Amino acid sequence: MARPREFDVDTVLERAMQAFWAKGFKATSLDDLCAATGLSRSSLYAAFGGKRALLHQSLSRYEEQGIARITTALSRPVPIRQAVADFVGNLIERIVSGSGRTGCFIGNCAAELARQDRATADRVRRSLERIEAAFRDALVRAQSRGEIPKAADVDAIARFLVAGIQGLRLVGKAKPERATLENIAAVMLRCLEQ
Amino acid sequence: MARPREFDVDTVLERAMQAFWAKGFKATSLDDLCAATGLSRSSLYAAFGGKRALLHQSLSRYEEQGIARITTALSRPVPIRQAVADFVGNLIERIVSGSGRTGCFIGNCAAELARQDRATADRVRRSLERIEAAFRDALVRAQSRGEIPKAADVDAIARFLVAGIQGLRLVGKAKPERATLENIAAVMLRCLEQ
DNA sequence: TGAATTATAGAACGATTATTCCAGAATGCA
DNA sequence: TGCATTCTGGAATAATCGTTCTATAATTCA
Repeated sequence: MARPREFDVDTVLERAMQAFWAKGFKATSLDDLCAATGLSRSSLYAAFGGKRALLHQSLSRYEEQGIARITTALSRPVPIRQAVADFVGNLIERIVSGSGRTGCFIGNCAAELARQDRATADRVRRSLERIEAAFRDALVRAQSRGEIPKAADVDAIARFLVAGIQGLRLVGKAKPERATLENIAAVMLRCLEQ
Repeated sequence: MARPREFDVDTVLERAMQAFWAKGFKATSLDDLCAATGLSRSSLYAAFGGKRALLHQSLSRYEEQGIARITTALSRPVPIRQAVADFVGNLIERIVSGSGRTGCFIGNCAAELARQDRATADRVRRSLERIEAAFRDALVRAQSRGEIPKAADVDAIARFLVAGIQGLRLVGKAKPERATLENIAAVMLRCLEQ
């Protein structure tokens, strides 16, 4: 052990994630990352390995936050339909009132990098599968409570919710208007009604 | 009038579009575009104005092709549910058997550029609205034929279909597997069942 | 046929890119 | 206190970026 780090890895990672999320991978330069984190290039490289490695660690961080958010939302003691509706409603609120046009970091990476960067594509895939699993678990619990018919295909519904939310957030990037997004959400949530 | 062009603007635009579609805007260099089109830099600049202008013209081309495809699919003399189901089925077929992981060019541009490039974001927005209108028109016609309840909110359904298809194609980029995509489509199409 | 005009290929340009390197500062341990 | 170790800022690097420029080729019109 010698000279200790002058920064907190966690807050640096959070800021790097915000930068990548806002601008995308290629459009975020190392100067951007240095400015966002307050670190110098050498510190960033020593701590995280490089731009791509930093993206992957940012993605992991985002994934954990997202999973936590979903799990919390779906664990509330309310019917699953209301829990999902509230979750989507919150999402819309953040899209229309927040800084807007950020979309989902995972979805952004899928759109930008899936074709050329297999490692990132696999990470995205695993993230989507974890989100899908979080929805499925909640649906299974709701099914055992009798809120959803025994015959319902919860796997398919979970996958649909993942895709629907990605679609909602993508449309929200180009058209962050409440009316549009609430239309989408209203029809989407009807898939839980039968 | 003097020396005529040695290339066909339309085929060059098609190839440029394919390049942007496959790699994204920032990741497609002018060398890539020259290689894809067979033109030199000066010819590309003289004919199209620059990289961004070329992207916009590529987007317009893609939009026209997409609108034509949707309009054709939804004008077939079959019930709207079947027409939409066939359209989505075709989409899945192209995702899983095609070169894969390309996604929707419009959606890709939304994800990559909506935050930073307002002009492109507005183009994307208008494209999505045109696609939405194509679905809505078909839904209205189906409604007048009695295939959809008079009380149904066809605006909302059209918007949902746009978002749902974007979500399907985004998930297809990271996870181009038939079972997953067919699950999503099956639940998605249920919005037309009531 | 010659002058005017446009298209072409490729070099040149400055700006920006991600990464590496280097000198110096700061700490832990003996 | 001094040595070893690690971190830090910033310069250096080579590659690549989008755009512009230049010289030449190809065409139309008179």
